Amino acid sequence: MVALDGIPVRDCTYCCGRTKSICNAIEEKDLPRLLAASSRLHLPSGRIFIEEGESAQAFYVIAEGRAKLFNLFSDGRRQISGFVATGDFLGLAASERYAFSAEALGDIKLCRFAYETMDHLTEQFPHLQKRLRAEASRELVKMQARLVLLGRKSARERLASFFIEQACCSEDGLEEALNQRKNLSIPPVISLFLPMSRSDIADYLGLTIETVSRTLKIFKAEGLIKIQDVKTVTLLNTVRLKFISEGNN
Amino acid sequence: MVALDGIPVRDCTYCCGRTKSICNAIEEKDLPRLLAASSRLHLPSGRIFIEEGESAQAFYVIAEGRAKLFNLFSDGRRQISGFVATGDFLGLAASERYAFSAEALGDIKLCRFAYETMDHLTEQFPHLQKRLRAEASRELVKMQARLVLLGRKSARERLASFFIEQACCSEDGLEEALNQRKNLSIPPVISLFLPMSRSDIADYLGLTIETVSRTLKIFKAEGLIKIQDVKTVTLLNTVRLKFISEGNN
DNA sequence: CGTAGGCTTGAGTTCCCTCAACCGGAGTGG
DNA sequence: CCACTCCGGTTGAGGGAACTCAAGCCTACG
Repeated sequence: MVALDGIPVRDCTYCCGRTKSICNAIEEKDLPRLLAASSRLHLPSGRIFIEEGESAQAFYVIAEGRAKLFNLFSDGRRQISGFVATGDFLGLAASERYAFSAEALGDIKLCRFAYETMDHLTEQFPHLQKRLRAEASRELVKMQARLVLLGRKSARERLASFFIEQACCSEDGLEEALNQRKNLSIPPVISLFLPMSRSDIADYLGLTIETVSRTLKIFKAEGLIKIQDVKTVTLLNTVRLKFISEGNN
Repeated sequence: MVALDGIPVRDCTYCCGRTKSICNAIEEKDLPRLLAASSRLHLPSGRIFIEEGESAQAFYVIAEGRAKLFNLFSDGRRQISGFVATGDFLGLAASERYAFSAEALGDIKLCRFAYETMDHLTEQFPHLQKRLRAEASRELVKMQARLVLLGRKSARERLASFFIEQACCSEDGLEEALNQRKNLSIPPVISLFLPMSRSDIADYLGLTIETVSRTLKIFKAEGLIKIQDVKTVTLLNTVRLKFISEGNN
């Protein structure tokens, strides 16, 4: 696919961008063995590194950067099933074949674990298997929320949900604060960098680019957001957006 | 929740309705130990046995019968995230709390595994942990398809997808046959028993009952299905339905 | 300065939703 | 045994949210 790029194997950040990644499932002293079992990739923006239907051979951890996961129809319709960022795990949604395609959003660094070497590792480190299961469960919980969004939410609610989701990804603790209505601890405004295009957002939310554009305009007019530039949005009223996202408009 | 109903522990069918269930992850001789760690429930139709947001304490295996999984909005909107049948696994989509509610569709029998006893079991039977992960992966693949359905398919395509999905559940090998276009091996007509109401189908597909009803009428007029009675539908042209479900129409 | 690509805006359309009436089988009670 | 009600499902009329198509705008880039 792509040659290794020679990053030293000891560099843990290469598969452990965050706590949610898998390295915390094993002891510090065993890390080198885990890393030795993986290969590191450096991909340019736009590169498709997993193709739907392709025989599934490996997991990936995003070491740095972002990617989008999607499914394509023969007539061009597209559904983006998720955006992933540093530390996220990829390739659990596969039995024989990958259930989605994945494309780099900007340059990214990946850590690749072939299934078979992973199988050896999970035998040596039982915690790892458990960790993978936990990761899959997390993923399933997120999917559940996405079903509700696509099946039952209006365009307005979808966009609000999207902003809240993105904000929660970039601000640790925000999700909890919003859920508990502890408004005091919520930063009044949150600035988001959105590397994806309008078309990506639309395909993620099951809408068209025009509807996304128009809804953003409305949010702007209502003072809910400020559009710094086309890829940078500032949320001016997170609590209200959260409220809208839940259908309480 | 409900008293055990005294079924002998040796009765494997109680947690192993099918190959996809978890018993095949351990040796025959160890089964009694697995079963001893579980409790058996017998619930009446309509009983809600998992509630969204409730602290997650256990897995369930459907030993017999069917159930629906769903999420509720405060304003009454509902999204059904899945129907499960004998042998299916429940409760993986949970981190701290369940991400969905579950309700019996007709009388059902359940096998309940508390997380903590399950943790002991997975230590004794490493295969079990792997099996759980595989189950979660299967689930994720299905979810992926549901995202596409809810995000990008028309009402017509959704109903066709629904029929194909239900047919594949009740006819072993059908899915493969349809994917490979080996039409010879596909039974010409398939009769389906659908225990769920129109309202359930609508909430599963992100539609309204009226749209479901109207679309069925159209399918009938086109000779694609025959409606035996309100809960029994015969698919008259599975290949065509599969075609429609994929957007080629 | 010109072009291309992504984004926005406008006008018109459509698919599905909403609301309302109707239908028919199951259960109840006189 | 029939009348009544209830409830899930069907059918029809009308409306609206989001889509489609088309034009215009802005920024990036050669």
